[in-house]
Amino acid sequence: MAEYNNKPDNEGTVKKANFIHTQITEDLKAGKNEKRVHTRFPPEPNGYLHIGHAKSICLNFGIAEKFGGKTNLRFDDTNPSKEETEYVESIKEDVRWLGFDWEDRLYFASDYFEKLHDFAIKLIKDGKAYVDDQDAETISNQKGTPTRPGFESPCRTRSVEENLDLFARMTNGEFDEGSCVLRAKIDMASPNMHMRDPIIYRIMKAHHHRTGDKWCVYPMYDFAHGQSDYWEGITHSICTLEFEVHRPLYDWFIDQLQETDYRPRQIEFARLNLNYTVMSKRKLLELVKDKHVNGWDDPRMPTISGLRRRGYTPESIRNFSDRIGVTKVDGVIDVTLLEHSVKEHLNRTAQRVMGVINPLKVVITNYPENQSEELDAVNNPEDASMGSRKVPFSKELYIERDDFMEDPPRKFFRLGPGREVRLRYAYFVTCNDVIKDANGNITELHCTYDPASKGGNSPDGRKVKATLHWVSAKHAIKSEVRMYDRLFRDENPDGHKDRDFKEFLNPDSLKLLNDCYLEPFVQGAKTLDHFQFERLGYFNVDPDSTDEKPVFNRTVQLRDSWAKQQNKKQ
RNA sequence: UGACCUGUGGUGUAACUGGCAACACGUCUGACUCUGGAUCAGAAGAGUGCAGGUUCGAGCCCUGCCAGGUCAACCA
Repeated sequence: MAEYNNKPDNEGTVKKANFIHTQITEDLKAGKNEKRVHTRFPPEPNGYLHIGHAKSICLNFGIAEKFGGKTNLRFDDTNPSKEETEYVESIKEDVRWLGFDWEDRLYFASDYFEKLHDFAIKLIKDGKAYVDDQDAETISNQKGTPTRPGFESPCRTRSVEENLDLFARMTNGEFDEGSCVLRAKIDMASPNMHMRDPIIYRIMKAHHHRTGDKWCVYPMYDFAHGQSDYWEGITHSICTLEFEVHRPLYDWFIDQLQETDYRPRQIEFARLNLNYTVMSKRKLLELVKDKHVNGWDDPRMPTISGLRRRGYTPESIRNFSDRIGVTKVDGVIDVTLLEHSVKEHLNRTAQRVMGVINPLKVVITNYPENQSEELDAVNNPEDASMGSRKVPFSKELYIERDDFMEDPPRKFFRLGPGREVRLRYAYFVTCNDVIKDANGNITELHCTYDPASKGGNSPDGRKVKATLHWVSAKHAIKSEVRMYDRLFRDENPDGHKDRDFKEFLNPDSLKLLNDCYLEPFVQGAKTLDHFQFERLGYFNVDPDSTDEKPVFNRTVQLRDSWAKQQNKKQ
């Protein structure tokens, strides 16, 4: 089991105790629930999981890990009109990929439809539930408003027998959708809207992804969730802040159920907000449906599948979750913190490779025509155990266009006419000629190399100010590279009144580069393999890759002090 | 005009039953370097929403304000 409590874990980070941990510790101290800790992650299968869910997953499974308890995966599938099997599968995959295991405890709220139905009948018999056949608008009006109490429905006094009969007929499908509902009889004058005789069953003649056409009535969230917790023996039911006002109702149902000392407890925390993106499933679905992105796993999406495809690692997402903490304050996390988390992980683990994304041809004029040689290159300077590899060198090379300036400013350390730089792991080269086409565009550079500097150092101790990455033209693997930027230009795209969040989509969030050259080492890399393209950033293999055309996604760029200086000037 | 919740450096979190506000990211210096990466060293930056009160002493306790959020789906 991992050690928490402010001790560094094996990834070198510190996992802090949060307020939920504190409360659980107190419950344990008080001897509640026979000192068991059992949590659950309860997604509704109506969309793909996103980074906000990852926070919840890490929290719930993390608690089980910390307290020696268990975590169930439970699908909250009480609304057949929105839920699909596709989502169930993607969610399972994402939770597993994040590194968590629900073992044999995979449940569905729909597992409890029978029990829930029985429980509803019990409430009717106890005089605590009734069928209301007024229309939705009438019921809604009777509910009052947050500042004004509601008043009682005329159906509230129906006899137990009549309620039983009506509910049975609802269940049998004798009534149309919307014609009546089952309500709990609580308190229409409660200051808490959720206690004003909440609807607990509605008629829906929809096909359910698991129970098929068996049911014509489906329980509402409030009537299913706490009960599911109870039947599964959950001790701590952790959910987001908006359910805070539901807690009295959660407790009310548990009161009706409770037979022993065992009792689940709902605790709320603030959901994750990230800037420059949207997090609601509805909006993410809209982006997918309207093709603003290429599916739920588009690398620009904040979905777990999107982040995975983008090149994020489970470790980095778990670390991110630990770093942001858990509180009841709802704030906004800077995406750069997420980015920092991957960079930190990938820096330690990613294979280094050279790749030129915006090629500029370089001819080494004093290098023999048909010669080539292999030079040693370190695979990861952070991890000697990753060893080294050979990189081919020859007369014609590509370097990055940005690494050359015809009229360089003083602070620009890279290549310019007459300047000498180092080609990483290779030689010192000096630029002698700049070749241009008829329009004045630079088409290639003529350089000479210093044979004595083989490997990257000159025996005379000469220093150069820059080291460039490069690729041998005839050995290079041509590939496509997809450069991603934030999906939205605005920090808080859905925070504008009267303006649709889609107005803030970043038109430059995806740039396809088709003329990229990578060193042969990447040949045969598998989907999702990570690399650092030296000096550029971290990249991974996209599933769209083929043998003929490898495709790489840029996960994040490396810190770029030069670019930063330039930005400051503007 | 209700109920519930929240309010600590730019951002996110911390501060055991009250004891001179800590950490991370970011920012800025400098060192080192065959990645202008990474790393290392250092600096700036809040006096804890506001006003009172209790106390030798309050971010932590009390009172009153202010600000923000949530709640009126037969969604979850």
